[in-house]
Amino acid sequence: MMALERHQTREAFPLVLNQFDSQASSYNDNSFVASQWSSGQPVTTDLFLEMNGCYNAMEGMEELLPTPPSSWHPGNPIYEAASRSLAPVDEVAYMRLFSHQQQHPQIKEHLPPESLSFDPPPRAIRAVTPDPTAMLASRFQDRGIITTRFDQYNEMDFAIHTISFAGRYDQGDSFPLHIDPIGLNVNGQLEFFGAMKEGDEPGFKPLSPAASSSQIQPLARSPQQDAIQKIYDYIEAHPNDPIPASYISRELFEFRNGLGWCLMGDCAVGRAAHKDGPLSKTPRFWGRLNHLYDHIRGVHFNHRPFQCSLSPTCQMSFVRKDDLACHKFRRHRYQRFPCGMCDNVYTLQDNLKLHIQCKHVDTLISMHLSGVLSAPATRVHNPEG
DNA sequence: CAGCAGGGGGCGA
DNA sequence: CGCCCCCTGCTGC
Repeated sequence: MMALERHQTREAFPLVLNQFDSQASSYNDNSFVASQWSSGQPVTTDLFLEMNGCYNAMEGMEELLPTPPSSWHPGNPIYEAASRSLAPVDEVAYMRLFSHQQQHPQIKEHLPPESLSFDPPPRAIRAVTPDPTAMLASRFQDRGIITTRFDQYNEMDFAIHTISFAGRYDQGDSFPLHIDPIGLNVNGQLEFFGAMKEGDEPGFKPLSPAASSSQIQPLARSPQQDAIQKIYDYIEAHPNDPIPASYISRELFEFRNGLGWCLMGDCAVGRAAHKDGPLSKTPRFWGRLNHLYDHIRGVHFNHRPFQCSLSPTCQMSFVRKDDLACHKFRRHRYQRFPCGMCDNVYTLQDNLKLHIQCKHVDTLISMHLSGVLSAPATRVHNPEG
């Protein structure tokens, strides 16, 4: 194999795409290989996975194809997407990967299950705590007659990503009914993909910003990815502001007939499990949109813009304003005493009483005489007023 | 006890 | 609809 830079291969040699077969040794029905050919021999070969309309490039397959196939042609959208992916990228990183692939050629086989019990294949990825395969197993272990198995592909020491698939097998079947990519291991950090929403065909929607990293660049970004990226951009630009509801777009949740549910991450997995059959995880519903927004802000983005400033040693921050208020009261015994007759607010009740005696004594007397006097309002929480 | 998160009333644009 | 505020229950330490 010639060591060419990517832009050289792209310019010099034609791109050929062939769909990977669906035999037991293949990856899956939605995978295909993009190769660039010179004199009948491929010079670069990339594996692509089509996932719910997104094409993820899994770089560096060393396996050479016997003959240039012709099932994909220029003009085909997948061809175009793959062709764009072969545009020049980080040449240094690519050459490192290229040389690594030459020294350590790898191709993974699809291993059909030997039994219906969950039995993950041996894995050789870098140490991850907790083990992502075990975490995936715990999410899908109760599927009734459908057995879930996690097959690991494209494990590369150099790089960067390992994708976990949940294949579903019927009783006695050796081959999966279908395969959902549901997890992604990026640099040892496990990310999950939401599986599907109601009405979707089996597939997945990438949910993590990791999926849009430069190392795993989906060739066609999903609307959900765009929405998530937009929120991350907002958080970066406004770290001290809560995520506006207008940023939490319909790609991230559904709200129908007075009930809403989250389409992100674990929630979407639970939703999909609920739809598919026996519950492995109960989906959560929300009756009010603002609580759903709070959930997405806190659980899926962990954005905590409300920081406690009452003590230099207190580093607590909160997703919600009222949680910060509660914290201030409970931890710091901090509260505010607003005057019911003007806008002044005091941190000590004595100061409030003093203020009322000095500034509002006339009002107090008239209220007392008219019989409408009541105690000044005091607020327990709500220190922000 | 403290943090977290959902329920619900209310207000204003 | 978006937001604020308060209430409440759960959970982990």
